[in-house]
Amino acid sequence: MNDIDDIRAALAAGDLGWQAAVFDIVGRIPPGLVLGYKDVGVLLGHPRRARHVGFALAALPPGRDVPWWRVLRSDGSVAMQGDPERGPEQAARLTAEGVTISPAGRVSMRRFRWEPWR
DNA sequence: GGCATGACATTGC
DNA sequence: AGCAATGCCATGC
Repeated sequence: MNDIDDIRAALAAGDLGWQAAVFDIVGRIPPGLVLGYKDVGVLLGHPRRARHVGFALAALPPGRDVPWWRVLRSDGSVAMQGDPERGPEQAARLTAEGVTISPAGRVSMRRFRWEPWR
């Protein structure tokens, strides 16, 4: 049993809302590592709800202490690349933590993906 | 209930 | 590598 199992259990029991559960998981990603939207869903016991993970993060209030920039697409690309605000910000925050981003704007999941399940 | 929407994923070209 | 077509599933109208 670990923190993640507790969160998943709380979510399943209804003690924790979907959004709160997502924030909780994301908040546990170590600096310098990343996770895919799908991965967050898997950790919560809902492998088909990658889109809803994005939904939850989109509703994240600015100023909240949640490292949303450590969540990328499954192939390592930055989701908000088209956004003039958050796109560059996400890339900057990641590189500041030591995560290298290819010229194509993608992160090597092979090297930086957080794997708490192993 | 039907239909559109969305910080996604996978597959096929 | 890039793009389009599909599949997913909670939400809101």
